[in-house]
Amino acid sequence: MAKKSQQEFVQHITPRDEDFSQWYTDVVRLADLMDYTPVRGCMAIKPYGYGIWELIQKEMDAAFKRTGHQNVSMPMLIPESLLLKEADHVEGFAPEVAWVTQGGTEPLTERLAIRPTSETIFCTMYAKWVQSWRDLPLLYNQWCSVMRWEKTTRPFLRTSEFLWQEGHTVHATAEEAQEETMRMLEVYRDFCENVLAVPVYCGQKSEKEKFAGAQATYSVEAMMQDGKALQSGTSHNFGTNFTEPFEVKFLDKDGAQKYAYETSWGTSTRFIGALIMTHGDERGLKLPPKVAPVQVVVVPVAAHKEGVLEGAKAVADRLTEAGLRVKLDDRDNVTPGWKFNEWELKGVPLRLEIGPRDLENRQAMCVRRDTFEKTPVPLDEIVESVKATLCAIQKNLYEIARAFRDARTKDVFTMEELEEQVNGGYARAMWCGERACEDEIKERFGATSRNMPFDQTPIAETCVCCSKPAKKLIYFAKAY
RNA sequence: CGAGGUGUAGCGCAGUUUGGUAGCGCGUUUGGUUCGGGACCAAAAGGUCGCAGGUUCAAAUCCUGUCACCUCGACCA
Repeated sequence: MAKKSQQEFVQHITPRDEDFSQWYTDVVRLADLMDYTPVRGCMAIKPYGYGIWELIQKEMDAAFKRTGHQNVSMPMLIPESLLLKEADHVEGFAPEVAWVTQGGTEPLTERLAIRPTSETIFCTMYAKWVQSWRDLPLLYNQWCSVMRWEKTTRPFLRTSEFLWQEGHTVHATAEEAQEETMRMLEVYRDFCENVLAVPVYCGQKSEKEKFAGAQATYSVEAMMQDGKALQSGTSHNFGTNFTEPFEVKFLDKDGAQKYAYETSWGTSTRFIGALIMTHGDERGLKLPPKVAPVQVVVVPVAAHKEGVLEGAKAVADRLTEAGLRVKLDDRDNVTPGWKFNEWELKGVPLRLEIGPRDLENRQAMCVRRDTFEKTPVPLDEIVESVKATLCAIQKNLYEIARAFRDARTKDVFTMEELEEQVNGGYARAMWCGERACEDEIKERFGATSRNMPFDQTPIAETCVCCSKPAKKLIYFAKAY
């Protein structure tokens, strides 16, 4: 009745199936993750969005520490001469570098790049820090922001400035560098699947798609709900591509001067975009419990009635003491129904409703964000029950995403099949290894090669594009 | 950067064709009644119409430029 007319004016999310891009933008804004700023292409990340990033940082940083890495901080500004030292690197990044040309009122004699990535400055420092084989390896990472002058931007997916982490390591041997490259790719895979609940395809990038200046690039590729690929993390083996021009040399055990072998690997706030587009639904965000700033929201019902607010608070306190991230929504200016919708929009995995009837029965109504399943839970068992349910949600989100991705990945053997498949998913195909075929597929279907899986069991004998003998099994998809 | 679209109160919009000094709903504030899926009544506050020029007695409205956002391409994480 009156309620209905009320609803018409409530801000609504564009249906996901109708316009996926608009849906994404709506969710990002309505869930209060970020806001636009007066600075072109640069967003303000609001507390709820930054809260997700902090959890991502915490989990990933722990994984870096476990694998022997340490954090450092490098300058944000890089002298132009350093950027010019590695030819492919300059060529790749030059179009999107922002420059500082003046200090105070004085023009600079050499302009300074605002870092688009920090290989050059790391190598410059490594040249000073590495003398002997005993100094190696150096396993450093930094959490910072970088700037790339993007022409078109989208919140979290492509912004001019973005927060990320970049690991840079140097090693005594090519083998160690390769091991490191693969180790960090595995860290990313594990993180995506077990923390973000985002299934990924791991593999090696083609020559065309590899990082500017790298010898080999590996990536983890996720699939969004519109079937497009999102490159979510990259791990590069540089060999001595940078250490030679930057003269990162060491005296080895055998008395010979050698160039160190280098790697780098990075992931960014793009992960937040991946979360939204992997798990979100028509009601908004759906966060995996491991990265949810609020894992459980406790909503008192009829909070003015005797004992309700106290009862709800007691439950919230117990859950907090048990180490969970809990929010007691004790606002008195919105109704419970309003709160339900708002916290669903914000993707909180679990909601506990506590009203007079619940307190009478010594229970709470437990509602899952992923299934909307509503179960009464005895207050005596609430901590164990909530913990178990959060685990179940984490698992369920991964399984749903995994099933979706698998259903949208198909082996293709002809260009017709490839065209159809990249319209809403990944095409797994054989490829001759030639750049020309990648170019043709890009040109005709707008799809790019994503990566080449490590399991190279062939599915056909000839290239999907040119029919020459196939050399590689590779994924194609349209990408963000 | 190419093609298209949109900028009017915190949010969603009307008004622009045919210039006349800005309106609706939600939200906000205050008081009261409510409270198990987006409550109701009453009163109030809130806008240099994206920005900069121009035309005009008069511009949200017409002209020029510019900026931001959205969609589709090209490019990248």
